[in-house]
Amino acid sequence: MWPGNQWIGIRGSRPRGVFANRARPTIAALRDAGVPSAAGGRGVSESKGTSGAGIEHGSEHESIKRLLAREGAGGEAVVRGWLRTVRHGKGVSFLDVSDGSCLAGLQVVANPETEGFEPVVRGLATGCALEARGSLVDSPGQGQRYELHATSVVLVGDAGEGYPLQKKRHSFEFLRTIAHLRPRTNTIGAVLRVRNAAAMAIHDFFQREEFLYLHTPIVTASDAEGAGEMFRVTTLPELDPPRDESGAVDYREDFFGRPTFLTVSGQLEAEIGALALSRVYTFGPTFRAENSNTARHLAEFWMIEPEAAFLDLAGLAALAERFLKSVFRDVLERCEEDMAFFEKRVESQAIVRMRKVIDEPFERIPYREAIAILERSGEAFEFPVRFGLDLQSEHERWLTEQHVGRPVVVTDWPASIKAFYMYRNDDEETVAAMDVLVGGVGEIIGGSQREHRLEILERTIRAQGLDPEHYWWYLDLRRYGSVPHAGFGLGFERIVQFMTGMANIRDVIPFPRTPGQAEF
RNA sequence: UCCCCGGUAGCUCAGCUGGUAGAGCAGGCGGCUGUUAACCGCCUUGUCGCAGGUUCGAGUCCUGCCCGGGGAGCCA
Repeated sequence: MWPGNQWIGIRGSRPRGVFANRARPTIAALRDAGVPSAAGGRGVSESKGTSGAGIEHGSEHESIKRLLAREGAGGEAVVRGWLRTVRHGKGVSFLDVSDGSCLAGLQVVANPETEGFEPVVRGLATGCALEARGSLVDSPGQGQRYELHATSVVLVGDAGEGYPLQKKRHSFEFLRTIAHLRPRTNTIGAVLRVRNAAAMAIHDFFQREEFLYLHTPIVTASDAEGAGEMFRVTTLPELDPPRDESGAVDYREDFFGRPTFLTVSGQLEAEIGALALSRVYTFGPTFRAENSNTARHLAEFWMIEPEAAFLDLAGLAALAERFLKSVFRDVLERCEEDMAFFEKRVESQAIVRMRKVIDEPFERIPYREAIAILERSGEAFEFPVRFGLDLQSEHERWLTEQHVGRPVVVTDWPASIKAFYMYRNDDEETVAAMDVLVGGVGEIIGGSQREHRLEILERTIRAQGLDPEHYWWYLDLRRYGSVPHAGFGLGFERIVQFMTGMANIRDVIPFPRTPGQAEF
């Protein structure tokens, strides 16, 4: 965050000296030494012919996913990837090669006829990068449709000693300490493919519904809704920053001439977009400097926030329902193999839960009614149920799992526990807010119709001890062509968690940031 | 931030009421096999998180700190 960006160095707590025991040769050094560069990839011209091993980078190449999707066996094939395991027999070696294009790897079969058999294949170890050429044939073995009978195997990048990933189950906790290698595991690889598919499904949905993708700012001067601690962005010197008359740090001297932060929400800006373009959505990084250490929180996460003009709470709930159904349906369809893996190995209910959201109509229950239902449920809840109190996770889950048995939208919450920008209902006591509850996790989406009436919004801002001056442009939107509008927000990682059944949110983002952790 | 649990070989862990460490996997060597978490035999590997303390003696007990996990709060 500081401008000088001095290199901090590697702390003592750094996990398992992955680089500690050997110098890292540069790409250039490797090239000089005649070693083909796996990472070179500047294009065909540079790598063509330079590889002593005969590898042509940048040439057309079929992923394992495509190879496995071939209509039938027969024909030449090239596999490029990383070795998961190797099994050596007397006159035969079996290499499980994976390239991340799909969960399955391809079994490469090598024998003494294979070029590179003695010098390369017999010395292969888990983790090395290789290229194998040969013919794709029907596999006589169990567990795979095709295999590659190799005519040649070339070592592209050796794995050296101490490669931490083994052909056995590792704890997610351990994998987090090697986040630079964990995408090579089945589970994290599957997570990242599902994550990718989900992101694309989200864009598809909104584009289909004529929402514009709006890029809201990362750096902001406004503390959107008082939503927790924010990260400060500054270029002032760490030591001896400029001071004002009162001795406080003088942010007039700072880069933006005022205190600035990383965004905690793009909602207020999304409203600007909605009141011009009718329907917009944001999908970007969001930051919270809360010291929360749980399986459901990150300091840096991705949030999705649609906002639409001429939309009321009922319309918003309908949008949220279409959204979840569409995204889940797409992911199940596009990630069949990965989802089957999660169901089998990670969370047996993963697909069932998604199906429930896709197939069942969502129930709508006003908060007031939800409280009444909970009160007469006879359940011994740990936390109290009373009008004016927020619903706890146990309440949410009982409502959706036990009482209704399908997703529930709880609407019209007490104003006292909701944010200033929510539309004040006629009863003066509640606001047009909603929470979408689903089985297994509870709240997955929160949103509201926004207060579009200037006087009421100003009054609420003051009542909550906020300064209307700070919201001048937000209030301007209510002065000039204000219309009813509504939007919701959801954490991207939370729905990836829901879909995959992964227990810890740190395992559904490639590079998790949590208090005390920003390695990688 | 609070509560609970944990930090022992590269990884996953065992080590009871204190007597200076062990298994499986990985790795090395050999064997065997169209194998697929392959199998069989032999072998190597530890500042027992860090710093103090109690004790003849501490992985084991005590204190502090660091780190991780689970739960809570906050939330997405």
